[in-house]
Amino acid sequence: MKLATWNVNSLRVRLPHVLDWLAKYQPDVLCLQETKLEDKNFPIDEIHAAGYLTSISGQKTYNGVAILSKEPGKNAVAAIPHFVDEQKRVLALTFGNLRVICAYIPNGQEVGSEKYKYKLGWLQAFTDWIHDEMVAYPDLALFGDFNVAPDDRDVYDPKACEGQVLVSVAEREAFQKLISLGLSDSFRLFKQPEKSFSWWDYRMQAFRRNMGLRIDHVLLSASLSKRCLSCFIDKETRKLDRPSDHAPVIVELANQ
DNA sequence: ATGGTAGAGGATCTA
Repeated sequence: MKLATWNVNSLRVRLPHVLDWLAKYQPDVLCLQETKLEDKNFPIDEIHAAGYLTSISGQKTYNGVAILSKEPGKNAVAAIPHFVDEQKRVLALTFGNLRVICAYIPNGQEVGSEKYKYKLGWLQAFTDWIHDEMVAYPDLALFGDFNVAPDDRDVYDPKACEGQVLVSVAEREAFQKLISLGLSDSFRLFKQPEKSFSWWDYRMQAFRRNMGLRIDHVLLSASLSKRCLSCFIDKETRKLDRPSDHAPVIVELANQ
């Protein structure tokens, strides 16, 4: 079973890339972030034609998440319970015993800003929710743009980025609290190339210079970690015309 | 000193 996550930074712009990518990789599940579309504008027909069902939680201009899947999911949840948030950032869906969660964690903009405080509060509420989800669903896979580079290995220049947003101690601690629920960073279950990143700024020719961060992750519960066969970042997508600034991350799970 | 690019929407805001 193949599952993936991709921050597409506007599905309207990126739909051709997404359709090509689905045709090439044929994942069972693809989690999308930053669709930036109201649900009524979601390109359901085009995605159906590609052989995928859609589950969506969108809004205009910012945010928006979706799960594309070959099989129908159930038990959809599109908000963190007991947490007031106008921003559409989460979507959970169950396939058989597998609980899939698609998340777009806040960026935080700048350390100490209001958006940064929102990010840390959001992560606390999110972690509490994931705890409960893991109790209900032992086979849980969490996909998304976490907007946190967990380790200095995940940063193109750790010294230059030290203390900055996406890298700061508080953000990394929040990420580790999430991991401490019993999740594994699937990418680090395997030997990986040095300087592997999932996001490169559009500015300063960052991709050409590999000035990136690894902020898109697939986190797996213990039962799924045992079944995980591979995890890789498809940075080829970043070389396309009008690319997303993020690359997809793909995991393969052995069948039970 | 605070660039630079992309997307949305139609001036800035977000990333």
